[in-house]
Amino acid sequence: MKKELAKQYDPKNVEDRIYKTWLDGKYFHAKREEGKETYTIVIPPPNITGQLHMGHALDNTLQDILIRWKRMSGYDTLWLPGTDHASIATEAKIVEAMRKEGITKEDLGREKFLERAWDWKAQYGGRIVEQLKKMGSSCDWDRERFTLDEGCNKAVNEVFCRLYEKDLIYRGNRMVNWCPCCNTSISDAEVEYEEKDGSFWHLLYTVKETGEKLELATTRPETMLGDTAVAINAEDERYKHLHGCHVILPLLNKEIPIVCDEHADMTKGTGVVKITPAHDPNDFEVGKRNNLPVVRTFTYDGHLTGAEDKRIADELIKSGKAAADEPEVLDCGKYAGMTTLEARKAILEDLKAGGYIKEIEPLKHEVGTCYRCHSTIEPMVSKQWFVRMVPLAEPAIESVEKGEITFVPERFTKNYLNWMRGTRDWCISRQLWWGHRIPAWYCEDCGNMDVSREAVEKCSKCGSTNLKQDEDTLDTWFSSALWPFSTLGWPEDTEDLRHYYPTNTLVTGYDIIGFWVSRMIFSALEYTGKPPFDTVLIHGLVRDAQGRKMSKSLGNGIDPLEIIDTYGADALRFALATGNSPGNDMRFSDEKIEASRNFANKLWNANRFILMNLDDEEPAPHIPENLATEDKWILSTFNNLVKTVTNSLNNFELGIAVQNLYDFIWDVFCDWYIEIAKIRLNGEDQEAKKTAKAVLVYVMSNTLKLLHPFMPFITEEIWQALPHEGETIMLSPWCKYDEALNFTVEVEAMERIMTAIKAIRNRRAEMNVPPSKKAKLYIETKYTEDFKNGSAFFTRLASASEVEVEEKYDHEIEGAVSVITEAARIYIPLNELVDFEAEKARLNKELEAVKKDLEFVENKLNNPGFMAKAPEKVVAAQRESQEKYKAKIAMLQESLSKLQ
RNA sequence: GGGAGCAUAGCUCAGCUGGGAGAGCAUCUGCCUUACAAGCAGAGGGUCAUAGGUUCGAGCCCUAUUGUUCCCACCA
Repeated sequence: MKKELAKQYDPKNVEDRIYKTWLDGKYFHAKREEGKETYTIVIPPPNITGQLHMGHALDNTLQDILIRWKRMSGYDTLWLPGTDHASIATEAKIVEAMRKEGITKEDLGREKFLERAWDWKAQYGGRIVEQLKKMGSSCDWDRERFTLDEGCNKAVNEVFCRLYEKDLIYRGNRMVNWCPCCNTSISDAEVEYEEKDGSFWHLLYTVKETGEKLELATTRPETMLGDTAVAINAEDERYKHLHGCHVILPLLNKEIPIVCDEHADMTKGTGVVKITPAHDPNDFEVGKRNNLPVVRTFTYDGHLTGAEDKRIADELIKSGKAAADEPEVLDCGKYAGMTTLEARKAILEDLKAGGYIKEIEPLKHEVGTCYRCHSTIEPMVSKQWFVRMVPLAEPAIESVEKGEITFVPERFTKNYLNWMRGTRDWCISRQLWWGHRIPAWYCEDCGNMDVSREAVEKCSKCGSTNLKQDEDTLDTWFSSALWPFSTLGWPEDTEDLRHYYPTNTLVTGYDIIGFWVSRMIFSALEYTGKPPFDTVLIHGLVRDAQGRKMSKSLGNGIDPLEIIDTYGADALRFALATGNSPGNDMRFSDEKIEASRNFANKLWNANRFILMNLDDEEPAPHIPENLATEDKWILSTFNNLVKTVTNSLNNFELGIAVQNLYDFIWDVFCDWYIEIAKIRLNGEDQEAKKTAKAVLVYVMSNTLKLLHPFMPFITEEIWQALPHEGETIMLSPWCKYDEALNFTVEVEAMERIMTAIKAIRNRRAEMNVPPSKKAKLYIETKYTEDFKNGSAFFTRLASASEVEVEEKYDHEIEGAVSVITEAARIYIPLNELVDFEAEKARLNKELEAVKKDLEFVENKLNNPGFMAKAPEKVVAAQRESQEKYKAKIAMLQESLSKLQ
């Protein structure tokens, strides 16, 4: 048992070794134990493209704290890990890598591309998992899943087909957000708005019938080739004479109608709006209302359409295979092939040359950008798959309103409800290859579409075998939405699903409530009939020391792995848990991680001290007989700690729990109890020595348990070194609050002594008395027994050479200063160091302060309102303070009178 | 345009359902007291953004204002 331990804790010697013993012991594995209550967390699956960043570190620290605590509390716990295939992000990375080799997706073809993608996953997908292990995450790795694995694919197909059969999924030409860089549609949720500088171009279109010039403004002149109308408001007096007229579209010299539509707002600009149904979401609606043709002028990769694009589209329409709502395509002639930006320049030049521009007005406006690549989004009509949201959102709203799912903190409920209520149909198809392919097959002969869980061999309508599966894949979030149950085996009725579903706590950041949380909720309700979890614990962002978002472009990201390397995973976890309150952002700084590292070190050294004093054959932790006052005090204090920590965890106040542990371990256990215990440890009384050792071990060992969820490695290492029962702290039972350990009398006695010690120290420091100068203490108190018992404490902790305790001194103590607390007057004869004038002044000052305190409580006690309405407990506390102040005042006055 | 958060010590932040404001870091003073100098003991430092209100009592609840951050929204 007696080992030589380093003075400083070195996590590198500990963490990997301990993690391995946990894995070998299969402690993380959920065993479906009958009769035990379950507690389940599914991990927010990190992207396989990702490297562990501070967001993951925080998210997983919180989850691991919860799961370890519940596991120790006797639950059958499952923390289910896995990764996300992240279709856009991963595909972009692979395409990028291929570009360096000079090949494109098309060169390879779909099959070969997917082979590459899976290779890529095999190579990099495990990276983040290894990093999670470095954090100490106690996930059940035997149950690790991947959003694109076979089981998830089965769940995805099942869901897709069910929704299709219920007409909750449909395919159609709708306005979608097109990212010309990623070359795919994205959902509304994936569009981020950024403020950019732009201009209002005021254009002049000529009215055919009257020859007058109509002024209208636009921020996107490059769309004008696709204009199929201009709109005015029917009520607008300025333009009543133009109803039924036409304008000549500049550059194309094409005649387009003037239509009346509510979209045209009389109060804005000139009240005239150009209508481009193919490239603006509002205009698309206007077009539908007014039966306007939809003319597409952009290709899907962000260029202006040309003759070839038009030919393909025309052929499709002619062949009858295109749907009725298929848009026309324009041959943009000289602009064909230009990017939208180039086209804007060219078109503006030509408009200017033709005198069609009245003025240019600078403007700041919000422009939609792609959340992945931040290219400007082109709104575009395109044929896509959509989920009808309104019928699905309804139960999801209701479930949260009924309280089946709680958000912590509560304010995010509103956030969720707003998102859910405002959501429009979800565009789920992506023009990507890496992902779940849409389970729809088209007959090349008759154009019929079959949607099916299994591959379709034969057209259900004409029997043809000439079928082609939909080229598109599904939005990554479509499979993430099923994560809480697809990972447990759904749609199969598996043991795991029955046992661990619904899950309990979902831990995630507020930034993906819309993307993910809300979609899991409506999905779970629709397919499993149950909410996916009961609580959503929301955390904030981890920012840098200056409060900035960590980002690649700023280069201010802090790498958690580097932190683990220099400070240890426990310190990282502790730093992330400390001061963290649900839903709020936090800053991460060197100071914080150093403080955490220092705390780990403190704990390490406390243990080093205990081990130093233990014999080889030490019994397991227990509460011994013959407890001393200080033992009862520390046991009581510890007992209260159990209560506060457990309560805090129950309320998801992890930051408070960790603060309480820090204070107890450092300020209470180390700075007071260990110091006091040294008296008996260094003494001759063997029985007392044994008792002290036992209490040290008991309190330390149990405190380690409370700390274990936060700092799993160091607590395991120390716990193992101490006498213990069981093979791992991970599975040792969580401490319970025990009424029998409340020793109020001893706690009060200790507090009186500690207050006195602090007062003496304070006094000596004020007078610049070095600790090496010892002095005899004369203590005058009515608690003579307590102070006599505690006299060794004063020798050890208050530089006393010896201690004398009397109820009352009737003789004067020569050359002494007096230190007065509510319970005692302590004379310290410091002789030559004492300045009696200063002493008088100090006592007077103190007297005034206490008198003020007394006045304060007496004001309350004399206030009829307070006496009538304040709770009894509060009144009693005030009375108690009153007595204490009175006693202190009496003693101060007495000391002063002696100095006269 | 709608919604939400934040404003507390020099800095970074806690403060649970309202009962005289706390921590870490920084600063100052004194200590190598044999677990720990990544430490020990002590000190200074706050009109809890501003103005009203509710209450016996407000950092906490209500209203308004200011500053700041974020989310949502199709303003041509």
